[in-house]
Amino acid sequence: MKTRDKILLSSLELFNERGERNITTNHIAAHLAISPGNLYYHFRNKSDIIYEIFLEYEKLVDFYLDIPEDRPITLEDLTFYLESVFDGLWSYRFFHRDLEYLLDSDRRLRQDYREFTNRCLAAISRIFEKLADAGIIQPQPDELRSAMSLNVWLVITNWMAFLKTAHALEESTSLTLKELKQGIYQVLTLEIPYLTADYRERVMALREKYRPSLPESADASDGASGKDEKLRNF
Amino acid sequence: MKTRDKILLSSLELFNERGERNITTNHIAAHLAISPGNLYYHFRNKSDIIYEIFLEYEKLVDFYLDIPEDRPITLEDLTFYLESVFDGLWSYRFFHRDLEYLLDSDRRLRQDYREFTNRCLAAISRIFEKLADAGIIQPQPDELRSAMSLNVWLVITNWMAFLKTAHALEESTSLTLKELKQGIYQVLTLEIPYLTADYRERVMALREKYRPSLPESADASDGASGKDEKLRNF
DNA sequence: GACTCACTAGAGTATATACTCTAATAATAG
DNA sequence: CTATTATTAGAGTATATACTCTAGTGAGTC
Repeated sequence: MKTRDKILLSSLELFNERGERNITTNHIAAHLAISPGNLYYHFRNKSDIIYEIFLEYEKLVDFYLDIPEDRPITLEDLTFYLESVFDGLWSYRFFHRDLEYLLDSDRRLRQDYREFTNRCLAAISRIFEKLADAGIIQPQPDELRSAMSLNVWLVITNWMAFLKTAHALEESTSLTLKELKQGIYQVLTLEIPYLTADYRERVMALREKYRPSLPESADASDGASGKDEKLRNF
Repeated sequence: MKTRDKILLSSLELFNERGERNITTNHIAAHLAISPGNLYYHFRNKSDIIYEIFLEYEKLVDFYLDIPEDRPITLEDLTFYLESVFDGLWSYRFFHRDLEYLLDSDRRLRQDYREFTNRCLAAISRIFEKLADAGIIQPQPDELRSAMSLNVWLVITNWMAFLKTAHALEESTSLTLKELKQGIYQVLTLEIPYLTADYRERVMALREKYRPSLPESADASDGASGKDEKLRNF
């Protein structure tokens, strides 16, 4: 593997594990057992490394969120989108952690990320539209769909920070992909009221698969029986 | 004013404006025209300053989110809670920006913040309960209410980051409290499907007050007529 | 007037950080 | 084989950062 690619790979790994703020270019070089000079031969600066990693991330998510326009959407599609988005979030998890700082220090990144967000929002909105076309959720007026899509985005992008800052995670305990994917439970919670009668059961069952195992909120006290109870009000 | 308090005030101000990561203890001292030594006489280190600021923040939010248990809740109460929470978020906005790093570097803060989050989640959940008692929203099973409360929290705490990273905000343009409060629109969006017939109109009118003025998502194209249209599907 | 004590100045320091420079070595093209 | 180019090592550097240390000052107290 090319040194350049090794640098990108190691950087991503170290950033994810210890946070971009805690990883210097010297750390990266040391981790690869190459010299700082070598690293700076391949990249002008640290920002450049981060920018390239972002491009990979962007490419991945854009690939996942390519909505087929020639056929209706299925529940399997929805599952795929959700799983994929959280996979992506996991693989590049350092990125959202220091997002604001990163965007402040790199103009290109700032601009690109803005467009990226808009594409994601548009994709989410399109998914809602197609879910309605497929009779999985009720159709929503444009304005509501936009606001809903934005809420989905906010929940998705903040779920990891919530886990890391508020959840059981004592020192030493580190986040797992499985825990991260419980975010899908939260996203599906947003959709519950809009489900059609035809699909309600199936989506609720899907959601159940991602239910967090640990109690996660101060007043979630039962946790055992809920499975039949939770449909009560629909 | 005591030097100690001036340090806290200036720190908060500088952190909010330029980000904790970009502000050193020397910056703070220089801004106050005092010596670094003086600053370190009053605080052991930078973490201590941040911790004290957090304690103020915590106190403020705890004060705002004190739910009265001796009377039913009103729509005015709800408005107050929402406005207050966003006011608090605004006044201590640096905090959520570098949250993960801050918690990683200070054990006390980590622990305290976890409890703080849980109190907030419990308060949100309690508000939902009382909204149902008051006939403003339909009652929800515990499990759904918890998940909903968590989504509300995720939307609230991520809204600012969204504005800063994805919104119009070019360089130079800086965030305003007014824009921040448009997050209330997003929070109320979450509650729409649960509103009772009695209150739907009133809550929708309230929500309308916080509607963002700018188009905020890729597919929100109309923006002019929506006011009558948006109730179509309810 | 001696003493205490909260408070302050300002120089200084150890370390980290991002990055540069020079020189050397491998790889490749003609 | 030679010339060029790509790659690497490793020492070095300017600056920043968080923090320490010493030497006070000034207001009150007995």
